[in-house]
Amino acid sequence: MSHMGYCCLMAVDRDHVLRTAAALLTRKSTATMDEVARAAGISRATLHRQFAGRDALVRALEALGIAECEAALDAARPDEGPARDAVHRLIREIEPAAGLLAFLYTENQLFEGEEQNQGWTRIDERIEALFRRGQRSGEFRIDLSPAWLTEALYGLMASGAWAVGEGRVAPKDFTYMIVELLLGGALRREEP
Amino acid sequence: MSHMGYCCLMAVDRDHVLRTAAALLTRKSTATMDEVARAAGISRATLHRQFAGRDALVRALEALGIAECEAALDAARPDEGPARDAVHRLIREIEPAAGLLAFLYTENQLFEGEEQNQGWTRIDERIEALFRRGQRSGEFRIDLSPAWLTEALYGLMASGAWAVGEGRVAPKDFTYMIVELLLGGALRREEP
DNA sequence: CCTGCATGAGACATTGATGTCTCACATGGG
DNA sequence: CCCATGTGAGACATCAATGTCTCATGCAGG
Repeated sequence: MSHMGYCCLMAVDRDHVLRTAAALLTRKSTATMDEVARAAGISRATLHRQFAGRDALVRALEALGIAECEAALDAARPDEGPARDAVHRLIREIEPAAGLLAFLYTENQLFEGEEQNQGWTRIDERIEALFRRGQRSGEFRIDLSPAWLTEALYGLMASGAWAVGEGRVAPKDFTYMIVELLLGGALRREEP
Repeated sequence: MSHMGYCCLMAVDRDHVLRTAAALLTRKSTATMDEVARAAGISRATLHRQFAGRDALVRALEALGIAECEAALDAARPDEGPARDAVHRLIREIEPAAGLLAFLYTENQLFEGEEQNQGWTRIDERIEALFRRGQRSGEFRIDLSPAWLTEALYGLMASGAWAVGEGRVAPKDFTYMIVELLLGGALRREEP
């Protein structure tokens, strides 16, 4: 029967299109639907059959970004072990989605007062809880609010993704640089 | 003669329009020329007489951002005293322009391969030189490249401006949070 | 071989932003 | 008072992106 074939093929194509679109829109956030389609190797008509308009595409990208963030949070086990190790795991797990996240981070301003951001709210809460745990355990300083630390994590991820894309930093250093700066800061310390 | 009056009035209006446009575009980067005009309290026609199109407006905003960054760098005296104090002064001086910088930071991707970015190159070099000086003096760690520290500074500034705009952090904490995170990191230390 | 179906290509109308124009107003200087 | 100039309002054409449509093609399954 053709029903199963239809579903499976659409699913893999849909995911491929989303990945390609994310990669393109990360570099050029004003890319045309035609450019997105050509980058994915499909026609504009097919792109429109899968995503009814640019809005739907960005929404799907947002859903993908939320799903990847949740998956990264699950894989990072933010409640286990020292908080600093959990932050390290989180950034490592979230690295593959950094480009997509950077795009969504700058694009989210357009979705003011929408409903989907409750997904982001939940992610914010989980990350903030991680920082709060680190503060309670005495690992993290308490004069920087969890909300700001979360925001800074997003900003550093976006900067890192952008810097890697521009060739200013090596991709292999991505996680290290973000973790070290976010946790350790730029100042040189006596005791490591 | 009307020539002087023409110049002076245009100059102050132009600056006011730029400030308003910067504030608006920071919140809504896709704002229409009409919205920009109304936000500035002028008509679309007058806006068009001052800036021949959206492109010219963004270019002018970029020039303004570059000028403010240069001025902040000059005022911060990046070559004097401990590097960490110079970084603190730099962030404090650059704070009023943070919103504009955040907008340009996300918009700059559109100006790939243009000529104006040589202004940014010069600013990058000055900031990188500051971090390099801190590394040579032993104040800053050497495993984080000056390029990355500069990029991180931009990212934290953008995050801070965005967070303040969203009300997630208090405006008065802006400089402190950025300086402390960038230099000190999130980890709690024994010796301050 | 034949049929159904997804696709690609392209035409077409629509929409929104933009650039350009004209005209009336009002404000300030001669 | 009169005139010049900047301005606001609006009409209009333009242009690019978009959404929708049709049709031919290629391909897989029966």
